[in-house]
Amino acid sequence: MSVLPAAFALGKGIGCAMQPRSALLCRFLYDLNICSVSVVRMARTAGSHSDITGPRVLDAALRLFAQHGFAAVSMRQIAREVGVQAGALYNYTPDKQTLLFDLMRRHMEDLLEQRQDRLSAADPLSRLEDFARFHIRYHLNRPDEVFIAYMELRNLTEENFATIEELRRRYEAELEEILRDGVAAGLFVANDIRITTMAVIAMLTGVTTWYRPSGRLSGDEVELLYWDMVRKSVSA
Amino acid sequence: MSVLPAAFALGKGIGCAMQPRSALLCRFLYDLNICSVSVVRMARTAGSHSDITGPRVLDAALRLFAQHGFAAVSMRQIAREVGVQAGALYNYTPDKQTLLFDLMRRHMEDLLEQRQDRLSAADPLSRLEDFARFHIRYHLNRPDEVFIAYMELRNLTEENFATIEELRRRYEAELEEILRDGVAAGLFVANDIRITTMAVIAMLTGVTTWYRPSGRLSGDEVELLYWDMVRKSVSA
DNA sequence: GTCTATATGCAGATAGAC
DNA sequence: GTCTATCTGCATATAGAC
Repeated sequence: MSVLPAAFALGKGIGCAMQPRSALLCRFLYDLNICSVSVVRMARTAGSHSDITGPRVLDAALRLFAQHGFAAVSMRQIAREVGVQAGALYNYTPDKQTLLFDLMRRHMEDLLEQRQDRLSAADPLSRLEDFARFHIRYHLNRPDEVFIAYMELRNLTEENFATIEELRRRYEAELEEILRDGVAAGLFVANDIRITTMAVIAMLTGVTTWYRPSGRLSGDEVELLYWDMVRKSVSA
Repeated sequence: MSVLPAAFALGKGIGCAMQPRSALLCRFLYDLNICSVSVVRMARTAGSHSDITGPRVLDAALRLFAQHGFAAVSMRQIAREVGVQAGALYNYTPDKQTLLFDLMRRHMEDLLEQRQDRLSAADPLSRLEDFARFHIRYHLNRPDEVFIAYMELRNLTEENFATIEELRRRYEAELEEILRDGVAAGLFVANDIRITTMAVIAMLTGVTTWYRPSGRLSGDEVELLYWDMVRKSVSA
């Protein structure tokens, strides 16, 4: 994993102050795990579009991977979507694998960061409600990222997979702790906390398989319906 | 969809009495939607292995698709696994797409057939328990089929996708009806039966993401844990 | 930073000998 | 039915001009 703070890796921070003079250097930074493709910001030079092309590469990859699957999408397709030739993509990523990995890592780190901001010491029931509603809302708002994060795990290299899995484990750990506290307090009944954790996450994440913004129900209604079922499923 | 009865399409029936003399004829039958690759049984001729190679092709494709994904697996890989050259595969399937479609259709039709055998007029609670336990058990026993059925939908052609979706819809319809009956009888509370249906299915199917036969819990224990959560999630 | 051109390899599918 | 050989095309990634 990158040693950079999450805000940096997520492209929300100060940006990369370095000014790599070539794609080779960009790749070199990758190899050192120092710099993420999504945050490399080079000095503008005549005819340069890196500050707009960079994000567009990730956006295009996100959309295409979600729609057709990582293995079914070619670098040429991504390039066409961005409006450049295939070779130009390699100014922004050392290879296709890293493109996928960056998308997934960005997603997971954003997820964790947002939860971090909402951690509270309230009673387990309130914390469970917050977690459930957050999970639904977040997943409804980012269908492509979520889809990729669940479907493309097997296309990661072993090392990248381990990184993503660790991030996912951390996210699930919060729910597991809420349930544990709730059971200890006599508020919840869960015969096997680990399995209950997985079951609740699966139930909530399943919303992505059917929800469409244009559908019968609003996001708020869906959020409430799911929270109600989660609440009952762990009720005493 | 094939007009053949399910037992035939599933390779459980009498087999195909026809004796195609060439791969071309095999493909022709496909085009007419008359014969499924999984059930073509040709007369044994000197040096022929079709009666063993056929199933082996599907088995190999099943395993490889589940492990690496449809798009990432080549016909050459499948052939190597079976122990033949790539060209020989086309005696058993007209193309790679049909291989995927047959695997998914076989899975869904088997699922539906097994449910058909268990339909009962018992009270909704008993029917819900039977459905939930069946779903867990079936999915634990066929991890590869289930994985493919959920992950490879987007790699189906439009027409094949419609067929599989219709089969899935039929399966979900049984659960929806159970819930509807239970709510009408005052046994269950579900604020939106359609969403509850999707949520329960997602919760149950999620078992495939973590369960391993060598793990801490037996299949029976898992079955009971999940049934307990489903029961509570729709409780009054 | 982006282009064109290219190196290198594998993909799905077919033809025809045996 | 299976083989070998092959057609045709696209894949990832790189080199070097501008």
